[in-house]
Amino acid sequence: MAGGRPRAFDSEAALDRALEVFWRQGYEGTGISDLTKAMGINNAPSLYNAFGNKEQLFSKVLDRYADGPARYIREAFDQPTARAAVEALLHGAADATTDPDHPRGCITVQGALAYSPGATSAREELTARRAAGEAALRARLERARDTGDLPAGADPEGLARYFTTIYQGIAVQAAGGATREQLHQIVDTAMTVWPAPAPTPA
Amino acid sequence: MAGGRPRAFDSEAALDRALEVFWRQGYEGTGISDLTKAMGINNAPSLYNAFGNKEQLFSKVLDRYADGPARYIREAFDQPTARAAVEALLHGAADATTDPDHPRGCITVQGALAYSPGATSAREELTARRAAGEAALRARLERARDTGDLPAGADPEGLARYFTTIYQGIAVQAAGGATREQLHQIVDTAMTVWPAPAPTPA
DNA sequence: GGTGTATTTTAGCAATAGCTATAAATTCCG
DNA sequence: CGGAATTTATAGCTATTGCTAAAATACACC
Repeated sequence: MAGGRPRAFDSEAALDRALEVFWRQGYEGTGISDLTKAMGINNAPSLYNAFGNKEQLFSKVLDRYADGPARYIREAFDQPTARAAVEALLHGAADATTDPDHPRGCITVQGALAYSPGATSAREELTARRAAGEAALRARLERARDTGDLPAGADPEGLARYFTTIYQGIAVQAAGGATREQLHQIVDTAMTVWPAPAPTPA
Repeated sequence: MAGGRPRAFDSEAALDRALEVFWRQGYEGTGISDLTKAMGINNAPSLYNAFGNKEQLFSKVLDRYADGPARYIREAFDQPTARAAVEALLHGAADATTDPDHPRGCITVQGALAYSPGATSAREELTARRAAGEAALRARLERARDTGDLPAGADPEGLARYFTTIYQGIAVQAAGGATREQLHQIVDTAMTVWPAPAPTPA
């Protein structure tokens, strides 16, 4: 078992570049040549050798997204209260979707909402990831209800769906040019639906 | 000035078919051959002769969308009160984005959120149309505030942005498979932010 | 029937899509 | 140095992309 010729590019940096391109142009709007150019890879075969085909690269890029620019999402769930978690999630989204260091919006939302039959797998993967995010939020809210952090009459599933809708709407707003301040204001408005604590029995 | 060979297809029906394809596959995911096939046109030149190029056809399709499946949007603004208008808009969106007779979601949201440089004009047109919708809602809410239908302290611009965000989030949810009932429930939750009327001075 | 006009048809353009076979290059191990 | 392993480079594959020139076709009007 031996060495072989070394990589001429940094895999992780290349994934970051690929993320930028997919983020900005979507799955179907991105060509292999766009990718190799951005990733600092001179030839298509090197890309296929390192990352598989376009679908597989897209999937790796989504993992990289979740661990990088979207890490705030998982971290938000660690907040001590459910309300703090949702606020961290949505205010984090307001910041992340308008971060000047990245394309606007959220790749999970805008990567492949509507696409040709040839991009079905990409769309399905994004749909699944959005659903997983909503399920994680629901689980967090269910836990909050079970511990009394949310009133017993609250509806974790409905709330999770509502706040996920806000999140996704924010991504669309960001893609359309909304400012960071405007998005934070939307979040403030959205949070006013938070269920009031049950009145303490006298 | 005379006749010439008659059209072999119905222009309006063809536009409806093109709308379906663009709606489901997005601008960039739709090929000319997809369009001619769906529109009942045998040859590409007939399409170009009747509708111009792909960009121009897309624009005509968006007009057709606004006058057809999305007509409820303009009609919602005619409701007597601002609250009824917003409810008509959002509950209408819940119905329209899950209508089994059409693709899921809203073509204005999912048609071209992220796209390659070659699709810039399509993306810009969709962004402009979304902004126009938000502006129309803001105008409706400003009118409501001026007539006392909304309390004087209300923020029409912020509310318009919030409800537009809900609308767009609903479109994403619908594209992801949410049911009609779930979307209506989201709307009910979203409406609870509606500003309370100013207390009548005693 | 002939003429003018608008549409359809046929055929094909240059460019790009995603992807790959083959061979040259560069490393580690012995 | 001589393999073995791995990546890079060259070249090119088939298919499709958006689009169009030129010719054939079908109508209205005279």
